[in-house]
Parts: sequence; structure tokens; C-alpha cells
Amino acid sequence: MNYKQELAEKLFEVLGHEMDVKELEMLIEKPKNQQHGDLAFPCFTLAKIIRKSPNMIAQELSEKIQSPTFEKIEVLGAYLNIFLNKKLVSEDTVAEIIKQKEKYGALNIGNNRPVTIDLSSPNIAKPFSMGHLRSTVIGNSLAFIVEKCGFKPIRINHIGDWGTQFGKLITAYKLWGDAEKVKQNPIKELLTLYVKFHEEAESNPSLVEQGRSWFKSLEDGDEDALSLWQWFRDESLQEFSRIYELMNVEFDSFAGEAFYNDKMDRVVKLLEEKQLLVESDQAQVVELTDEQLPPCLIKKSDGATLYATRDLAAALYRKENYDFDLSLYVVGNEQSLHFKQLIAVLDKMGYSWAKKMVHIPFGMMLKDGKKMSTRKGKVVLLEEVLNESIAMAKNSIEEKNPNLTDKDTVAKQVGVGAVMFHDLKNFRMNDIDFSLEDMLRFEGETGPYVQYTYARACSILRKANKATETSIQPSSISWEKEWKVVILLTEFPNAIKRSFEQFDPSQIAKYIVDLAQAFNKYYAEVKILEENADQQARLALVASVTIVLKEGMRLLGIEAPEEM
RNA sequence: GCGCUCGUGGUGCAACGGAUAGCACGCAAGCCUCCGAAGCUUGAAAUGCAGGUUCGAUUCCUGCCGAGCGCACCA
Repeated sequence: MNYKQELAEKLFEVLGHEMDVKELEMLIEKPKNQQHGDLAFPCFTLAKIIRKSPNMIAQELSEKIQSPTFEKIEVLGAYLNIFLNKKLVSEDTVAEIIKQKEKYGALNIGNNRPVTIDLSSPNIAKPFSMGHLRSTVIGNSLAFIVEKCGFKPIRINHIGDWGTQFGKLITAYKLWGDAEKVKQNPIKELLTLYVKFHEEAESNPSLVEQGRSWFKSLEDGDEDALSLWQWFRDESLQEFSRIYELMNVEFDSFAGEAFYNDKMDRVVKLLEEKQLLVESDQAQVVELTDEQLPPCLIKKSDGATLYATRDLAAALYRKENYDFDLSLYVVGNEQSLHFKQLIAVLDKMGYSWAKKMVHIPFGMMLKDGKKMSTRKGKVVLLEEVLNESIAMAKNSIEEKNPNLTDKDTVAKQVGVGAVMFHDLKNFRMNDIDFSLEDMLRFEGETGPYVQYTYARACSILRKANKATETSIQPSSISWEKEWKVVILLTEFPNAIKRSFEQFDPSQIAKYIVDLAQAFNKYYAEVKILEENADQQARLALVASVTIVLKEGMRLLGIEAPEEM
């Protein structure tokens, strides 16, 4: 199945053990140009070791290597170009996929060890904005990827349900709030209050002081403050769950910031015991000068805790309760410094597992090239975008496939798929300038494009009206026209491996677009349902494509409707 | 000022240090009496600047320019 490895082994046999198999495998590449074959081995590195011209080495190697897997070996300059045996590789690959079904591409490297994933983490009383979309969608996909690699994912939604913004919110509600309005449209009304607070605070600084004092009351357990907090929290969570349902995202834990309120004293004590805590400007900090980082603030001068304190408590709690092998934090790039500090402090505390914590940063969702600001109300609401996308999908269905049953379900799958895919298709570190137009595009490299390809392939299998055979019959097919599709099918496990190693779902998104493109070209060129001796083999190929496309979409958290 | 991230056709993005730098959107021209045109085919169009390492640099290193984000009592 791994042809690269096979080639590396052959090279190793033929060579006088100048390099080991791993090194040789590293050098093997897939040519950009298909005319150069399926695998290529450049001889430059070898030339240095053996002290012969690379062209000569290539020539010599080409004469010595033989295997039924390689049907042709060409020498082009310093390159050894290997052409795989199309019939053998195609029939093996297709048979393998049909046999393994959605298990194809699974990697058994995790040994069922737990991996916690901190994702989504919206702030209560603030709207679920496009910014949270990124963490939710990337984290969700990473959970599936990690699972595919044999780990046990634990999705944790570290809800932002505590902090000074609640003091501000309570202040605003006390001054201008209306219970009825909040009940009717909680998030929007709370956002309005939050924005108003910041507008007013510019000319009236005492508001900030009031906010701070309300938060202090909250921390001290003041009943009035607590009941307001509880109310805001409940209303917000209800709204969030509606969005998660739309996107089909589920969590194993909603333990947010408030959950750690009673677990922070312990952290502070531990830090004191380990003599890491230092007073600085009346605040308690951990110095990180050795690590060349700014100090990490643990307690404010008024004794209140901070973000870092909470995250330390959360890290300890997660280690103790989940015994994670890996702890991923899918949080924006702008918090890189915070996670460096967090990990550094844990390391200083002597926890060896600190290095198992990985911050997975991603670029910002910008608006007109600038950061969106909740305070100024410059946010785009995710739910509105999703609903608009669903409505657009519905229109497309009415126009293109009016007889479809269950249009609403499919519209949801396609509309939401478009938004999620748009976020996953590019390398996560790139900033994204928000564009509704781009997000709701259904043509080109988009979720709906992949879904459409899948639906078309399913349609063929339906029309063939033969259950996909468990094995493909020997056929006269040459696999020439199918070859681009086949070679991509063999690449799926690699795409999964890359996405895991780099914690990068876009590797899979790009892969399924490539596969969909190759299949669509094949579809345009070959009449698959033509009755002839090759039909069975072609249908098996189509079945393989549906399996891999569907599994690829699943790993991104996107649904795959069979008709659309 | 210091730190992190990023500079590729008009726009959005690809390219384990390798061959002629790929794809999509948009634009221009085609393709449904034929398996779903949310598709396919063809065309025009790009590596910020200057050095360095290397047989070979879009990729690695240094400097500069440009963008975004951070840099103690927000998260």
C-alpha cells in the first residue's frame, strides 16, 4: 500500500547501504508534472556521498531496480522517474477501500489515549461572533482527526462565563436594562447593553469603577449579582446550543471559567509553596525572566484572580481528571503570549506534562482589515450568517432540484457546510478578512462543490442499481483514465497524517477538493454507466471515491447528503 | 520600541529544499437530444526588496519594506 516505502526499500537493497531506508524515503517525492511519473528520486544527495555524477547514479539505479509494482523507470537528468503499475495499484487500492470502508486511512498511533481539546469557548453575554467560528470549526475537526489517528478526543467548551465584563454588564443592566427585552432576545439585548456601557464609559469613567465593584460583589457571592449572572448565563447557553446544533458540534464538557472559581486558591497555594509567587506593584506574579517572557499575573492588586490563574487551575484539573496524553488549545493567535506563559509557569511548577500542552493558534477574522471589536458592536453574528447561507442553499435547491425530498435538511447541510468549509480550507494561521460573499459561494473550491461531487457519484451508484460489490472482478480496464483519481485515493492516509502532525484540518480540505476535481474531470470524460466489461471496475472506483469523500467531509465536521 | 504571525497572477489561496510555480474566484471564449451545468474544456495573468547558505531557495538564515496581532492587573 505504501509505494514510497517500497521504492525506498528497493533503493536500499541496490545501494551499498550508503543511506538508510528512512533517509531514502525522505528524498522520494511525487513529481509535480505527471509526465514524470508517479514517484521520483533525485540523485543529488547521493552524488555527494558516492562522489559520482547524479546523472550516472540515476542511470545505474534504473538498471538495477525491478518490481512488479513499478512498470517503468525512466531516467531524466539526475532524476529517477518511477511509473507505478496502474492495473496492480488501482485494483489493490480500490479493493482495499471497499473492504475497509470508512476505516480507510485510519492510523493506529494513538492507542486510545485521551486528548483534551479546548475549543469554541464563547463568552457569555457576548454574541457568538464569526471569531468563535474559527475555534469551533477547527477544534471540532481536530477532534475527528485525532480520533481517526487512534486517540480518544475530549471536547471541552471552556465557556467564558466569568470575569470583569460581568461587572460591566450588571452595571449596564441596572442602569438601562429591561427584563422583557432581555428575555425576548437575550444575546442581542445584552450586547446592546455592553456596547452602551463602553460608549458611556468614555465620558463617565466612574462606570468602570462601578463595573469593577459589581464584579467584586459577584466574586464575593452577592445574591443579587449571582442571580443576574445565572440568568444571563442560562439565556446565553441556550442560544449557543442552537448554533452548535446547526453545525453538529458536540462537547464532552462545558466546564468554563466559573467552574474553576473554587479551584484557584489551590493553584495560588501551590505557587506559594514552590516559592514562585512574587509581589510586584501590589499584584502577585510569577517571574519568567529566565524564559525571556514577561511576568505572568496571578492575582490583581485587589486580590481578584485573572485569566492565567484560571487556566492554570483548568490545566491541573484536566490532567487529574482526564489524564490527557496531549492537551490542545484551539485559541486565536493573539493569545500566543498567554499560552507561552501558561506552559512556562506549569513547567516551573515541575509538571513534566506541561510540554504536552499545545497552543493551536489561528489567524484572526478581520473586518475591513481590522480586528472586530465587541465593545464597539462591530461584530458579525454567526447565526445570521449560517441562516443566510441555509436560505441561499434552499434557493439553489428550488432552482436546480425542485423534486428533492427533505429540502430543508439538505439546505441546512449544504449551507452550513459552505460556511464551515470556507473556514477550514486555508492554513489556519492566515487572517481571514470577513466576506459574506466569499463565505456563501457554492462554486469552485467550496464545501458545496465537494458535496455536489459526492451527490453525483452517489447518483451513479444508485442508477447502476447494483449494491457495491465487495470485490472487484478482474477486468480489461487499463486504468489510464482513472489513474489521477486512483493515485489521489492512495494519498488519503498521507493527508490524514499531515493534518494530524501539523494540527491542520486544511490538509484534508485541500485533499478532498483535489479528489473532487479529479473525479469531476473523470466524470466529464468517461461515461461510467456505459454497459461494457469495464463497468464493474468503474463502479468500484466510484464507490471508493464516495467512501473517501464522505469520510474526508466527516473529518471536517461537514455532512454529506446523497442528493442535493 | 520589543515580540509573534504573514507577504505568490486583479482577488483569495497551494507548492517534505528540487524538474516547466499549481488551484479557485473574477475576466474572455466554448460544452447539456449524452450518468446531476452547484459541473467540464481552452485562454490571458504572479514568488515585496537586498544579501547569505546550497549542486539547486517560493521554501532555510540576516537586514530592510509592508500588513495584522500582542507586550501587567481584559479574556
